[in-house]
Amino acid sequence: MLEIKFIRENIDLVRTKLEERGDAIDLGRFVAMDRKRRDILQEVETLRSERNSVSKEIGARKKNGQDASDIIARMGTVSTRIKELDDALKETEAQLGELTMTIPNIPHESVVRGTGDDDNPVVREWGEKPRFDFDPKAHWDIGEDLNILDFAAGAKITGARFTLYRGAGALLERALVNFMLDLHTTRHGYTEVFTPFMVNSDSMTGTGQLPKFEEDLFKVAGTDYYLIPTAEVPVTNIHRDDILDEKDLPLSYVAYSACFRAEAGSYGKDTRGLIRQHQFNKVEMVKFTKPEESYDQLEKLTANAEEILEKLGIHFRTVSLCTGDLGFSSAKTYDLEAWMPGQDAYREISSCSNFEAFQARRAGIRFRRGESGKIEYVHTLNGSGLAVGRTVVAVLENYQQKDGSVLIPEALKPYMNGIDRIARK
RNA sequence: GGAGAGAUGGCUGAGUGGCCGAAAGCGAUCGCCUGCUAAGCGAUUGUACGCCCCAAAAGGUGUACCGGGGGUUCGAAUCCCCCUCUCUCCGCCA
Repeated sequence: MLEIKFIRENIDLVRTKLEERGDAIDLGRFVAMDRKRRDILQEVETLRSERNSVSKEIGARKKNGQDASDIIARMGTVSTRIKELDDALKETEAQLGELTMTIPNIPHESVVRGTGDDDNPVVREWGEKPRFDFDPKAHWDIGEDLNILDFAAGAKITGARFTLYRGAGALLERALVNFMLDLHTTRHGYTEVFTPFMVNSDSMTGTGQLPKFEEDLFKVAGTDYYLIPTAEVPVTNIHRDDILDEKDLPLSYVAYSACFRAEAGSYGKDTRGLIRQHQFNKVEMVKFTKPEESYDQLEKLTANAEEILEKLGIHFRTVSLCTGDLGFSSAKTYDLEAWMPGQDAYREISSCSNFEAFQARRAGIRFRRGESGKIEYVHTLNGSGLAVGRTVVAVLENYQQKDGSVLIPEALKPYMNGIDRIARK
């Protein structure tokens, strides 16, 4: 959410920036609603002020045994009018709020203009594509041949886009989770948290999933609860409506969670394999920072995610999303794309974003400056560190051998109970 | 699932219709005092929104907020209704 005052005072800038994102928002309607709200507010507050002072006089008169019936009658009509205006105000504020909630964030000045992922500049590459003296297989074939991924069982138990991991496959998933968490907590200074996997609608609104993206979520029938699409939601909402101490910033959290996404609108896309699942595991990093240091922290957070891939020895590139490819809440995003030989493609494995104060405003997350005592919104950031299922894909496809087995990356061996190669039994 | 108790400012805790944005204490900040520390004295100590002023900040002013929502009343922290959460006991349960 952008600050209403900011939109009001920078209407042309906002319009231009939203056009760069490819978003058509009716800012004329915003201006009209905002004007209407303030007009009503002024009138109702004037009446309330009158009522307050007259009510005091009524009290004073009654105390002295004087008659007050004349002004009581007059205030009766004033109160009726206040009630009418209150209703109108509530209606207007609800509409204005709804409109404001659907306006996306403004891209940072360093974000290049573009319309889609073809325009995303590559800012870094690490490693190189592995060479195979055979035709590398896709992970779904590797996984099924090794009997560690069972897509049919997942489909039977639940449905499409659910997968059963078995034996060394299940262990690999768990090993990656622990490897990532350990690196971020012991080397990168993150505090591990473990959160609920369902959250209420206030939390979803705070991070921007609601009200605009409800169709992407799974809702628990008969409740106000939703399955989280990412740990970003519960972790960011840890501090909803908090006023933090400046000396505690930046706060850095890391959380493992299962993630649930409805994937509405992606029918027919990535239907095979682990790439696009309704349920997947992710290790997520979240930071709360002072405004002036959030972009430094974005670089650090991105580097923290990159280090996982480096330690695993997986070739990747880092792209900076252009204005047209940026997510709703984000001011700037780096995507890490891991090389997947079985698919002959780079695939997104992490997304690291600075939301600036966009989420903090929605969620009421602020901090007090030590010097001035002033209260300001924090900046929130998050990034996958990493998407675990896709990391399994990357390991299987990059470390596959001619005989169909898969070597375990050196960094992962301490987590694999002595297994250094997954082979067909 | 059943029965009961509770939710007030950074914290503790008073407050059953007007004098309450809210006593008192604690904490915090600033100042004074004191060889240092401790103690003591004084002042300050919420947030949001609107309007005025303004380049901006500061300032002035109004309104709202005592878990959330609705109602009664000229007037609600206080009375009534609904909801949420917390705690205690019983039942059930991984």
